[in-house]
Amino acid sequence: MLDWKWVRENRKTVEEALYQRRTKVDIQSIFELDEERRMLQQEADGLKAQRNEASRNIGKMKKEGADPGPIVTQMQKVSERVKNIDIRLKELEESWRERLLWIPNVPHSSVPIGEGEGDNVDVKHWGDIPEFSFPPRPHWEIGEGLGILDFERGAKIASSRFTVLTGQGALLERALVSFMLDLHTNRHGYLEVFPPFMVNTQAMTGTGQLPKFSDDLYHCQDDLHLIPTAEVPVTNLHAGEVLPLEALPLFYTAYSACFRREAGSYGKDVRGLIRQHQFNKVELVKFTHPDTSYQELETLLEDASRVLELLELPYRVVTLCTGDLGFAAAKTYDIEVWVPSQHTYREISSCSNFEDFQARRADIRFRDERGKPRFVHTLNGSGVAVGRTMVAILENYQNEDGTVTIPNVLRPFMGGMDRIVPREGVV
RNA sequence: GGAGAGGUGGCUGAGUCCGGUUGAAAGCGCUCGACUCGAAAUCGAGUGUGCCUCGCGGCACCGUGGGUUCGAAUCCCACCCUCUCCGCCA
Repeated sequence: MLDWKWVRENRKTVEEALYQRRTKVDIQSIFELDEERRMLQQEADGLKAQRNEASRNIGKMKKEGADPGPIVTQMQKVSERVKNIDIRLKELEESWRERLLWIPNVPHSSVPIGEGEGDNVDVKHWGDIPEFSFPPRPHWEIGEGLGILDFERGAKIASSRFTVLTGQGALLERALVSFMLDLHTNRHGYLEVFPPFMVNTQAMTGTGQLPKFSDDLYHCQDDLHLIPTAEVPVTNLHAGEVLPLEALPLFYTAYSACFRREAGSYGKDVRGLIRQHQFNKVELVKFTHPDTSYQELETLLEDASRVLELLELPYRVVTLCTGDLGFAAAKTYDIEVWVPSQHTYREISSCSNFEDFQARRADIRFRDERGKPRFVHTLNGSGVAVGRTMVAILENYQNEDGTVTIPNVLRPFMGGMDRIVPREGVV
């Protein structure tokens, strides 16, 4: 959510930002609602002031034994009026606020202007793209050959885009989660959190998934929704709080399963693990002072990148352009890992600075140097997507005989084994 | 699921029966000042948030939402949450 007072004074900037994002929002109607809202509030406040004064007098008169009858009758009318205005005011305020929730964040000045994915800007390449002496196979073939990925049964017991991991596949998944969490807690200074995998509507609104992206979520009963990322529960950890200045910056890391309906991506990535309704992810979340959030974005990116460097997986980093930027983000770096079978890089992490956009929605503040509450800046990034890391490992570490070498750093998490070989007696 | 207790400012905690100048006592904490070589103690002043307004100032907020009333932290209704006990359960 944007600071409405700021929007009022910087309407041009906001409209320009919306244009660059290729987003349409009816700003005019929000301004009209705001105009009426303020007018009515002034009227109501005036009447209430009058009523408060009269009520004080009535109290006094009663104490002195005078008859307040006439004033009471008069105030009955005023109260009636106030009641009606308040009802209208509440409606106005609600629809005004509701519409405000549909305005995306304003991109940071360093964000490149562009239409979409094609205009994202490369900022870094790391690692050498592996060369194979044989045609590299896609991960689903490798995984099925090894008996560690079972797509058919995933579809049978749930639906398409669900996969069962078995044996060393399940172990590798678990090893990746442990490896990532250990790295971020022990070496990068994040506090580990194990959050609920369902949250309420308020939390979903706080980070920006609702109201706009309702179709992308799985909704459960009792006002609960399955989280699409641990960003949601972890960022909302401090919703409605005022943090002491010394507490900042706060770094959290969390493993969670993530659930996404993938509505509107029907033809995309239908095979394999790339696009699943349920996947695992280790998330990084930061709460920072507004003055340092862009420095923190850089280190967040480094912390996420380190996962791939230690796994020795080639990657590149791109800055998302205005047309590709997510709704709540002011600036985003995507980390993309090399996928040999597709001969391209695929997103494995997204690191964003939301500035105070989420903090306003979720009401997360800190007490500044002068003791005044101000909104924090929130950031988050995948550190990293586990399912896609599995894809990258299976493909980049594949051998001609169909086995997969286990990256060095993962071996301690896998009982010292160095290779995934076909399981005996696969059923 | 059943029974009971409770939700007040940064914290502790009064006020709620018998509605009135109580945004809210008192204490603690915090800030500034005085005293002091300095500190402690002591004394003095200050110390919630949001909205509207150029400003003066006004309005709102005592778990949430309604209601009664000229007026509600205080009365009525519904809901939420926390704690204790019982039942059930991984």
